[in-house]
Amino acid sequence: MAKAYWLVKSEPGVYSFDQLIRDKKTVWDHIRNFQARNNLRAMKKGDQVLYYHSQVGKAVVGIAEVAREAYPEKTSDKGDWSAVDIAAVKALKKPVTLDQVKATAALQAMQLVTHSRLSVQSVTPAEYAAILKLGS
DNA sequence: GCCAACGTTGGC
DNA sequence: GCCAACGTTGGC
Repeated sequence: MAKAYWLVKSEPGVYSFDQLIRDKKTVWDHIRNFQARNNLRAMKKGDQVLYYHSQVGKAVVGIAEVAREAYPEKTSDKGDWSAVDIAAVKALKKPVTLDQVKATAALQAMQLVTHSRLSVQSVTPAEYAAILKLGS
């Protein structure tokens, strides 16, 4: 099956891509939004994940991949939530800013633009390729 | 720091 | 099952 593409958001003050590089991989948990959770559960091992810095930077800064598919989040005291593990792949040579995304015709339909608050988004192969091109 | 957008919750 | 109120997120 072909790889799927995703985008996750994090505030760099909380957990930056640099930190992920240092850690090699991390647990992606504390997702408290149904749509985001459903996306998490759709992830397959090896899927590529764009890493976006929200609030500070507002740019796609690196690439990660799914290291472990969704499993129940043990740390949640209530509710039915999931976590995945993601591993750092590499940083983009140049961060792709939100402004650039908005200025690129091929990326107008990205959920980053249309659903800016969603913290785990799906990305089409064409969008993924366009981001990589802008970031290289 | 403010405010708009949006998802979730809870009362009816 | 609808809808108003509330909380959270994220861009500016």
